[in-house]
Amino acid sequence: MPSSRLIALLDLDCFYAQCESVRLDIPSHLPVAVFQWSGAIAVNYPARAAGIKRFMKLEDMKKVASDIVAIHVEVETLSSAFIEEAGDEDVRKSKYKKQYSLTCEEKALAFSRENGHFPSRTSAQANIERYRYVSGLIFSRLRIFLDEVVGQGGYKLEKASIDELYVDLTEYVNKSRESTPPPLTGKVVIIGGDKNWTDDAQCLMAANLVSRLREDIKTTLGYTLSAGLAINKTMAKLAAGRGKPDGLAVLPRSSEAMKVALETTSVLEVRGYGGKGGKIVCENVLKFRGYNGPWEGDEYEEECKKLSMKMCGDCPADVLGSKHDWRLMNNGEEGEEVQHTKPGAPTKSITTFKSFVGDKESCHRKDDVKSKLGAWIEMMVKSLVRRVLDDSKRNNRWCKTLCVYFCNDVKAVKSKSTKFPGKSAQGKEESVTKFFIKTLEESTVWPIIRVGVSADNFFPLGAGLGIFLSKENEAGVTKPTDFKTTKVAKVVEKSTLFATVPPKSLAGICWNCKACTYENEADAKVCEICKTSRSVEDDEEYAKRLQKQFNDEEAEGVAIGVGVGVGEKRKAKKAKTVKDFFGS
DNA sequence: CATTATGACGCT
DNA sequence: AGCGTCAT
Repeated sequence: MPSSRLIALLDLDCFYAQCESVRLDIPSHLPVAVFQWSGAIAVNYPARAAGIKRFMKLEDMKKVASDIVAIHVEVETLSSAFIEEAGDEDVRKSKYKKQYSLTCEEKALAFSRENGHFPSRTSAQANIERYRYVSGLIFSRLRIFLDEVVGQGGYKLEKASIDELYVDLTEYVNKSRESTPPPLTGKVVIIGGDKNWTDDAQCLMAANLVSRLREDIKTTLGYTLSAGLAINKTMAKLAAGRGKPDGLAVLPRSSEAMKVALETTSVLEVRGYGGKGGKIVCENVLKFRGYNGPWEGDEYEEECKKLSMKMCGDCPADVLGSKHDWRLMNNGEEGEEVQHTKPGAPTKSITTFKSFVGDKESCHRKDDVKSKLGAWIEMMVKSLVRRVLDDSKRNNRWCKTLCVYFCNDVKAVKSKSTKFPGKSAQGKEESVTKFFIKTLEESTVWPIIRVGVSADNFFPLGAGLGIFLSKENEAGVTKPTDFKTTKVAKVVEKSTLFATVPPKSLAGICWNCKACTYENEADAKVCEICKTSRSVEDDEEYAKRLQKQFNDEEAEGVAIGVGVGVGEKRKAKKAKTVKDFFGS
């Protein structure tokens, strides 16, 4: 049997709609749509069956499903926004906990109050915190289940979005000695219809685990999810699509099954090929196959859709386009190494946006910025700072960069960034607001119909082994007491931040100074920062720590990030064609 | 057809 | 640093 990886992609079914169904106890047969202003952003399966789609308006839905349940996402209104104390995460946690544990009467009341009643977008901002909360619950539960059943370190979990994650089960199936796994429960789809797929005991074991996991989430928290199981992330994601809703789709590790999958999947369905990149690939492959046009219109679109992964893979690499286009193609086929994450994995950026429709709200000139957007800006800044503070409490980190976005066209977003105020800085909100307003006032693009602000570039706040920072840095981290101020002062001129946890690229090739924690070059005899001589103890302690860090990482996953795109690792490895990669 | 709010990441 | 692409 192949020694390839086994990756599962788990995807919560129509997540926001499910959240609302659970919160308000909506009967499962009813069509449900979650709205953001006039358009739906999530629809459940009964609604989809009636032909209801994303962005559809309520009136149009009623034409095909008169019993449609229409729930609007939570909003913060300009008048009542943010009564809670900034940074008091517990308050908000219990707020959402309450939202999801209403009594029957309260649910009925909330349902009748909310169903079909939409807030006004001219005085409110959409807020999806309610769903982030459930996402956190589910991710935590998944972690508990996997720790129990697979064991800590026996799997790798990667958060891909608020409602999606990858689980690498390769190690689990390789180690485990379970002889006859219990039968699979729930809906199972075998791609390619391979009757003998169960001969692959490891694959069967993984499939069994995933089906138990789905069961667990269903019984403990009441949410259904779809899953795909395959040899890499790309194929797992594709498989999951076939399992929807509430099912598991397995792509067996046989060349026959893979052939079927490649033949029956349009290249445009592959993650990463839905846009311009996919179009370029299609164009080139069509040319290669002797297609002579037309190169636009319905007929052309149809031709593109008909291009399977196999057809693309059968092309010589140079046919697929420029180096850039081929890289996209290659990455899509290859999938990606799984990165470690932890439950509630920290995002790499925290963003808040607000769009304005209609001339009344538009901001046409510099003078409009304060008068028309002032209140919005204040609200968004409050929201952002609050989320950054909550994040800081949870993840013990702070952000370096503040970025303001604005545009007069949803497709071309302008941005301007600056330094984010330090954690202990006074008047954070005021300084962010000031930059926000100044940036908009300097805009060369009018009218401004959409504005946003984000925080990113996070760094750890003295986690684990501690860090030290320059005086100039306003991050407000309490200085560790175990090194001398004078030595830190020396560092200050040189750099702004040193972490005592070395980057992976340095692991094993540097030594850690006990006196000031600086990571020195491997061959340095004296600490570059504090000039302390290197000792035998330094070496030993460092070796131990590296080992510990390695173990912890395996067990817990320490990397911050979700990595759904092109990673460094993958640039090194280039499969020439789809065939080369899959070996079929 | 585009539509919202929110992410990740690539290119220069 | 700023903008473009892709996803949902």
